[in-house]
Amino acid sequence: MVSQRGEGETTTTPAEAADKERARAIPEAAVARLAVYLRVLSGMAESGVTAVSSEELSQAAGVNAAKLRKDLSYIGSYGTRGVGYDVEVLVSHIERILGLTRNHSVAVVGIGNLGHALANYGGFPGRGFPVTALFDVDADLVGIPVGGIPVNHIDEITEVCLEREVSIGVIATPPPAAQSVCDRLVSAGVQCILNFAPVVLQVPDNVEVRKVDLAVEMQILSFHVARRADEAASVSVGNNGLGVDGMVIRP
Amino acid sequence: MVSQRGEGETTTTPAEAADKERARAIPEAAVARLAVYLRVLSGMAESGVTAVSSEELSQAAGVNAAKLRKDLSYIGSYGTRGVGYDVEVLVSHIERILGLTRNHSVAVVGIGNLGHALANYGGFPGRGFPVTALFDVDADLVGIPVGGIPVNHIDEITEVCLEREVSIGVIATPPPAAQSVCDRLVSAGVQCILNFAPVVLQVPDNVEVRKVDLAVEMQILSFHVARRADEAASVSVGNNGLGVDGMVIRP
DNA sequence: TACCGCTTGTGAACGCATGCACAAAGTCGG
DNA sequence: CCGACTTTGTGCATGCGTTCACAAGCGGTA
Ligand SMILES: NC(=O)c1ccc[n+]([C@@H]2O[C@H](COP(=O)([O-])OP(=O)(O)OC[C@H]3O[C@@H](n4cnc5c(N)ncnc54)[C@H](O)[C@@H]3O)[C@@H](O)[C@H]2O)c1
Ligand SMILES: NC(=O)c1ccc[n+]([C@@H]2O[C@H](COP(=O)([O-])OP(=O)(O)OC[C@H]3O[C@@H](n4cnc5c(N)ncnc54)[C@H](O)[C@@H]3O)[C@@H](O)[C@H]2O)c1
Repeated sequence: MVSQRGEGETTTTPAEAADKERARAIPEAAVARLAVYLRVLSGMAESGVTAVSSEELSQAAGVNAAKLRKDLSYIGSYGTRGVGYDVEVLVSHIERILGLTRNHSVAVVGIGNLGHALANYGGFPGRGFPVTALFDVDADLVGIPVGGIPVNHIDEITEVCLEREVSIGVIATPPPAAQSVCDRLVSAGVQCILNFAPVVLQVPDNVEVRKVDLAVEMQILSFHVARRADEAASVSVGNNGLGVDGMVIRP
Repeated sequence: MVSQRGEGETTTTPAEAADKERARAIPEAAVARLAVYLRVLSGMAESGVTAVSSEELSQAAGVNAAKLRKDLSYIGSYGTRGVGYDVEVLVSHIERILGLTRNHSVAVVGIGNLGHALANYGGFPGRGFPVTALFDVDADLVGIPVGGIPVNHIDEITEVCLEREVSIGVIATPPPAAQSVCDRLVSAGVQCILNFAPVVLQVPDNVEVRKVDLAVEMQILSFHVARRADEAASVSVGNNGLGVDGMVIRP
């Protein structure tokens, strides 16, 4: 497959257009890894590293080298055969694909245990995600600054979100309040939601939700210990451990 | 592929053995969803609901009904055709598969913003994950109870973890300390790690790591807004959206 | 008992993601 | 300028996960 450039059918520059077209086709799983590569690459850049091979980068990112190259190929061919990748170049292209060329203003709703931690966290602004608004229903919290930002009352959510052009809403309220908060964020024009409440949110098609469910994470870990314990038990009983589909190996 | 029953090669009861064998074959993605079904079912049980159909449950869990049934089929056939599932029965079987029949003691390392939130969170003990140990390197924190548990110094990690039979270690330290903390947890016999630090951890094969990376989550959201914006732009410019590999059209 | 309508459980097809293996494309030393 | 060596980019095969569609099975009803 030859990448055809210079067809000049669009009004944007050819390079940009190519990137935008590609973005459509990137697998979700690859996007998540690109974000990891970006972090690793940023670290390398700060340490003065200017070039990196797929082998090195894949090691640092904890993935297979072939997968890394495939992932990078989704965003274009920016490596030099026989040499590797230029760190700066890769950083800027990944940032462009991930939409990090502009800042994404974040609002946190529910300034309890978790909300406080998020508001105080310095890692978001540094990565292009400034926290610009905090909301809570508790009158005692309203007005008090957390991490430098004063807490607004939840009823002001629409005006404040519009005014500060919030693009990502973080839900850190108790579960019963989550859906209602979500609805209010959506009607305030927020199209991206990060949800910490253990609740399945209903949203319109044009809104993207990602959930972080710590209890689920722990249960997955629990499953793996249980499985391991079972395997150990089976082996000690004399099970030979051949797969369920029992293919015989070795011709 | 026929599931073979009654071979009677193990010493455990047939039902248990069947479950254990199945656990091996459950796709990772399905395990995560089973945890969600469990939460929804627990909620239903508390509300007095005793029976549920795959359609209802799938709606509540935010998934496709066919997928839900497939997921449940991985753990066995506990439904009644023409009727649905008994809530209690499903709950107990999912709990068994996920290894929730016993408690999993949790240790949190790094009692800063996030560590405090985790230690104070009431949702874990209630779901079979009691937090039994807290660690930090900061001498000012050591001895102070957080969420009812006194903070231990990180140097005591091995003894305390062994003594309290910690099975899950949560890393909430700054990134530079994460790998060293991880190593210490591993040498203390902890086989499951939940990592909040934006770092790729190196661990032996017998240790399971899951990471929660909020910056990555936000970047994925950012990608989606960017993609949507691009699509809108393409349409408004009149681009017909043919892919990069697109055949050239021309009458 | 025989039939009917409903819901489960699952075989089979499909589509996406992963990993392999190698040609293409570059660098570097002579 | 050439040939040896290195590393990328990707076609292809394989495996996993999702979705569809329907036979099997159960409860209710006449
Ligand atoms: N703290 C953790 O470590 C942790 C871990 C996993 C999940 N979670 C989840 O995160 C969420 C928050 O946890 P938390 O420990 O911070 O709880 P919390 O009770 O400490 O804080 C909740 C905050 O939300 C506010 N609130 C309640 N209703 C609201 C509404 N309608 N609008 C705006 N604000 C509202 C409350 O006033 C309170 O300040 C919960 O859903 C919890 O299940 C928390
Ligand atoms: N706070 C958040 O909302 C948030 C969000 C995303 C990611 N994170 C990540 O979670 C981690 C913790 O964040 P935080 O905001 O709680 O940081 P923090 O600085 O508030 O707390 C870190 C704690 O770890 C302790 N610590 C440092 N070195 C240690 C060591 N070797 N052993 C034991 N304890 C040690 C410190 O004393 C401090 O109490 C960081 O890696 C951060 O990137 C936090």
